[in-house]
Amino acid sequence: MTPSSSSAKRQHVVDTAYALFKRNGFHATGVDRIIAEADIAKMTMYRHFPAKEELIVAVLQHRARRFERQLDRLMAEEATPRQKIATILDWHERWFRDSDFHGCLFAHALAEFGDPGHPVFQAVSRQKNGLRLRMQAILEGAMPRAQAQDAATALLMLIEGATLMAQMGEVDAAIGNARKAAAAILAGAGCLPGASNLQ
Amino acid sequence: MTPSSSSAKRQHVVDTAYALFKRNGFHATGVDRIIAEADIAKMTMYRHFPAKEELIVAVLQHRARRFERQLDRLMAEEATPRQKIATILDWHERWFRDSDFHGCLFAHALAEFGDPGHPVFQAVSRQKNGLRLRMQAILEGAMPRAQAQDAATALLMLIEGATLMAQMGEVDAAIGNARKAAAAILAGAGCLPGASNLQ
DNA sequence: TAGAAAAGAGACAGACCTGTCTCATCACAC
DNA sequence: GTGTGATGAGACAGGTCTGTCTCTTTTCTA
Repeated sequence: MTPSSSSAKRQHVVDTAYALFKRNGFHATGVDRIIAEADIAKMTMYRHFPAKEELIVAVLQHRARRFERQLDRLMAEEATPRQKIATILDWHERWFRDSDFHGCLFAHALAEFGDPGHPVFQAVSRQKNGLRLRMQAILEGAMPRAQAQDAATALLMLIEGATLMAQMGEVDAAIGNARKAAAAILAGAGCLPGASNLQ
Repeated sequence: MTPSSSSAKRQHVVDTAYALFKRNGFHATGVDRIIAEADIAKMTMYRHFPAKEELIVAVLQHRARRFERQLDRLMAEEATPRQKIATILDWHERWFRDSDFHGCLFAHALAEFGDPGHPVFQAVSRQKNGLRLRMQAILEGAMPRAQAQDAATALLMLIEGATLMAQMGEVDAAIGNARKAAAAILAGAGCLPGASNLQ
């Protein structure tokens, strides 16, 4: 029988795999390495995840949910669209400055699983779309729908690019200019007074 | 003896490896697959590239040089900073719409070789910095140095994010909003009249 | 406390990985 | 034509990969 999908062991495997994947990549991280680091038997892993690919998807889903929960909590404390977008950028700055920051695991997954039909690709797609739609919903509180959609797309691209630059060691330039550019984009959208406070 | 580094065979290996790396990733592409696809002997490859890692670096360098040459040629035909930036965005749109587009090989390399000391990481860093410095030099023809630097960083992040979105299937939204956001960023820098023509 | 579910331990299979080696063959320059 | 460097073909080593299997032990619950 498949163990319960909320088992503590299962979560331990996911956490261990996450740490290894983000540091060394997906293909470069072998199952043997994961079970050694997690200090579990190989069969325990394979009973929870019949294939490595399913473990990868589970890791991505877990990180996506965690991210969503964190933003949900932070967003609840902010009143205006401007503050909410600023808070999202703040979250990213804290992430970039984390000593264990290694870039975006979702972007990395896209690099290694480039087939649009692959479950990993789709998990990445869902996460990125989730953030885009979250920002779009926020911005709809300050501008028409069409403009909110465009601005959210631009902000997402900016954030993804900033994450890449941060991984290349340019954290200060990345986050600083992301804030500045976000302000310019929102000012360009024309409907968000006070947007320059993002900087 | 090591064969001449400008051999036709060597270039054939680089081209074949490029096609495989971009479709399947670096770790997932085995040496056996490369030599089979290139239809050469394994020793031929290993005489030109003593290790797979050196082949990867050679592929990245070749693509970076090719990119630089293309932009050099295109830039020579444009007069104003605004036109030059627009041409860089046009180049990216054509790339995104290529039927064999699979995202940015350099970003993918960063995903698989995340150690900043690794030669692959450094090759990626050089390429991204090259594009950023190119845009900075262009913008210095229209604004003060400090602003050009910031705007170039913002444009680079935007382009990287757009490349990611394009890989996720959203080519139209990516390039359209990248142009719009680039115009807003340049307008925000305040020194590039007519920047809205980017759209 | 008895029974069921979960986990541990480790051998094993079969494929694939990078990289080495040998020896035959080819092409081209002098 | 002869010699030299480049290439071809393929066996080979030694390691790693994912995934399977069996048997034992633990853990939890009813």
